Amino acid sequence: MLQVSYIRDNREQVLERLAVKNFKQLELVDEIIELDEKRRQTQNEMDSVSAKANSAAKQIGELMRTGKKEEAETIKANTGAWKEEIKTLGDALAATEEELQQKIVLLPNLPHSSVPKGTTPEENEVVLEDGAKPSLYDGALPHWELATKYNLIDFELGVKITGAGFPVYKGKGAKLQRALIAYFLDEAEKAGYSEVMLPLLVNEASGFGTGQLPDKEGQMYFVGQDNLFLIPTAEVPITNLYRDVILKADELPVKNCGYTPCFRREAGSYGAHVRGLNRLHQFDKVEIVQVVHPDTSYEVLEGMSAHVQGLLKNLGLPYRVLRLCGGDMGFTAALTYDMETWSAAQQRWLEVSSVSNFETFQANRLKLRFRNAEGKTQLAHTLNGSALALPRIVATLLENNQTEDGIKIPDVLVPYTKFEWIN
RNA sequence: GGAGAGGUGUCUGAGUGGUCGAAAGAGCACGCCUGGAAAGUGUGUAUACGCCAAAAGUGUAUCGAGGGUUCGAAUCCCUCCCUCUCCGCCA
Repeated sequence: MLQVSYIRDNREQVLERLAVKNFKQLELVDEIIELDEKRRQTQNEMDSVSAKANSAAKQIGELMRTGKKEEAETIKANTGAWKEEIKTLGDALAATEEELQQKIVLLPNLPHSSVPKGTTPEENEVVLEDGAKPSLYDGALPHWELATKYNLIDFELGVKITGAGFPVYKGKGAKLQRALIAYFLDEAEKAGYSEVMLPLLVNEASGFGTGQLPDKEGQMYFVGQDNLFLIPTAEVPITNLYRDVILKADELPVKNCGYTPCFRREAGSYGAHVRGLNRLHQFDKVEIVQVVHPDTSYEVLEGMSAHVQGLLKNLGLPYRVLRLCGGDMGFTAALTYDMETWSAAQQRWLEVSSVSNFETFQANRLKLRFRNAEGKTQLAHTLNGSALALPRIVATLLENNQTEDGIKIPDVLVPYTKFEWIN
């Protein structure tokens, strides 16, 4: 959520930045400024009437105590009108604030100055590409066929007990999941992130805090009986750990990592692009989150990107890094890097991580502040990234590492899997 | 799920209608004291929004949340949420 005071003081810039994000309802900006004007005026009026009423009440108390009952009664006579006025102004203020809130939550975050213009994924900027794309032997298979061939994943069983998009991992397939999770967590810990294990259901306030609500509730599974949402990513519970918190300056940066399953409803496309592990309703992911001083957030973003790239390198996967264009970026992000791995059997790039700086956009919703050098409270910057999401890593590993003798497990994972080959 | 108790500032905790944004203590910050520290001592120590160019200042709101009674609510009433104790159920 953008800050009203910022919009008020930087109208032109806000309009220009929103356009980069391909945001259409630009008229909202002026409506918000106008509503804010109205809000301040109303509050001003209400405050001054309340001040009158408060001092009258104080006077009455004084008079009652000194036994001047009649004088007290005289003053009392005036208070009725004020009371009514306060009520009217209060209702108006609440209505204006409500209206303002409803509009301001519709504005996406402003993109960073380095974000390229553009509306489609094709316009994302390739920042770098690393690792050689493997050439596979004749008869190499896509991962969903490898999964069946080696009895690693049973998609049909998942359909039977739940539905499409809920795979059942078996045998070495299940162990590979566990190994990746443990490896990713260990690497995060080495990089200074402290691990948390979290609730998988969150309340409405948490959904609002990180920007899933309002508006995007369709992407989350909802437990109506208890008014709870299944988390679409660990970002939600981890970041909300710091909702309504004022951190001391020396508590920054906050670095947390966590493994959770993630649940996404994602009504979406069909065909080969969603086959196998390419798109799921439930998947596993290790997430890294930081809360930092605003001066350092872009430096930190590069560090998080480097961390993710390090994982991909260690796993021996060819990857590339994209700087997302305005139109392809999420609602809450100011700058996002996507990491994609090259899936050799599918002959296409698969997104395996997304690392973003949200600047104060989430912090403003969360009321996540820190005490700055002047001792005043200031909104912190939040960042997060997948490090990493499992399914497409598994897909790429299976496909890229297949040989006629089986699938080779990357060296760094062997201590975790305790096996070197799937065959 | 049933019965009871309770939710006050960073913490402990006082406060049952006005003098309460809130006693006291602890903690923390700064100063004095000290060779240095401890002890002692002094001062300060919530957040948000508004007014003000800004600092200073000042107005308003906030004692779990929302509503009500009243000239006036931390204090009384209603609803909800949460915590604790006992019982029940349960991995």
